[in-house]
Amino acid sequence: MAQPQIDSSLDRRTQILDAALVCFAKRGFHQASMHDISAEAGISVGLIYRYFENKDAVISAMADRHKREIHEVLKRAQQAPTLLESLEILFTAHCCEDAPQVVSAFVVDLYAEASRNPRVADLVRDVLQTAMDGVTDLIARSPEAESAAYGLKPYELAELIFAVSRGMLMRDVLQPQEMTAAERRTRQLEVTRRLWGLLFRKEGEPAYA
Amino acid sequence: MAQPQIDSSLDRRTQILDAALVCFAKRGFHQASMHDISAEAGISVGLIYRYFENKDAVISAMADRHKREIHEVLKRAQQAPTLLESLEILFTAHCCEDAPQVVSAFVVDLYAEASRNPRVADLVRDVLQTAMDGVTDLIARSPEAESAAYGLKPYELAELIFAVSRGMLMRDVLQPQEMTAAERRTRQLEVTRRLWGLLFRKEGEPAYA
DNA sequence: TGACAATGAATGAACGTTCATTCATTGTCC
DNA sequence: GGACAATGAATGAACGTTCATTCATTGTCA
Repeated sequence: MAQPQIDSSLDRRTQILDAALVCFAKRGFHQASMHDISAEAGISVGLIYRYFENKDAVISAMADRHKREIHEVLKRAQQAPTLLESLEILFTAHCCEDAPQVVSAFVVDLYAEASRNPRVADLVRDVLQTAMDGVTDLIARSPEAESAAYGLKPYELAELIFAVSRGMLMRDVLQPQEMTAAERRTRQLEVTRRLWGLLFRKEGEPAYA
Repeated sequence: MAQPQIDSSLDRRTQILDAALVCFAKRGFHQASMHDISAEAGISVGLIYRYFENKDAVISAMADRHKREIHEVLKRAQQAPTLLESLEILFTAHCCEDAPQVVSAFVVDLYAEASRNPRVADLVRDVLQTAMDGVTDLIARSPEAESAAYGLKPYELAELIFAVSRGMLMRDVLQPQEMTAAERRTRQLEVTRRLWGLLFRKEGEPAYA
């Protein structure tokens, strides 16, 4: 029945985490049951316990994976040719996935979990700090940001940028399910450009979009 | 022991909702049990069911109360003499409570719940729309906003403002528990003024704070 | 006023259900 | 056959919810 051999231990973990992401987004960390996850993954309940100590370990692993994904988004953003493009990457990272809205719901849930689980809080704080440092650096090095709006420091600009990013993510979970990833992307890009214009466009430069 | 007569039916509901707020913030909507809530309220489990049909009804009532509270915050914001003060009220509403951080955690949880419960989503969307309309109006009428940054429309400004507001709320749940309400307030005010300066300060005007 | 009846707020043990977790068993490959 | 992957029924704790019961308060009639 199962594909033997082909699934390495690492693939199994990935398979389980993929299923968990869907279930967590659909029902939340604590409402999603291990049976839900096993069904979504197409395996038995018991097998999950071969790869994860318990449910908390699944949640932690998901958080870890989220951390790695954010690091990759940051890396991509750092390689973009302009600051605007960097911001666009940061703001739309969560709508490019095959499953729109799933990622947003997961992240909001992650923050909710962080508010009462110190371990998760530490991890999320760490991710946020790394990302903010990266963007602060990006701004500091960027020629566009030389005339940074009203003398705000790069770090203060980064703080505003991430606040808007989180805020948009929260808004995204209110959108109806039917909205496609492309529509969400468009919405995000609009706000990104508006923000960029506000923060970095030089006086007299023409409006974007 | 109990104050007879004094507790009207309405007070009991309030008492239960107050306890629920604490429990929900501490453990989340679905991890907090009815027994937790009854213990926090200092009453028996069964009594909760005299005032609420079931647990979902408690959650809905909490969401309704949140709606009413937001409306009051909006009303206060509309009566402030300047736009900056309006924004300060909107951005710090959740740190004036006796229990700092509780409100932030609750709201993040509410959004998480909204991502999978259409009823809650409708309510939150409705609250958000009302508040945004109110602030859009506030901006449109405000003399400070005449020279609105880079020709952004009042509604677009409101969108940015609320994105930052939600983003800061999310950040708030990552703060360590020990942080006082006053400290949180200070943090919020800093960002509020930075945002206001960015959006509404006229060219050449001196920096605030 | 005092005796008694009626009320309904409040209790918490008990019920059925769901869930995370375990483990005896089965299947698969070398 | 031996080693390991995989199964899913079984377990027990925890949960939301119910309801028989208690008892302070209020109303009624002499």
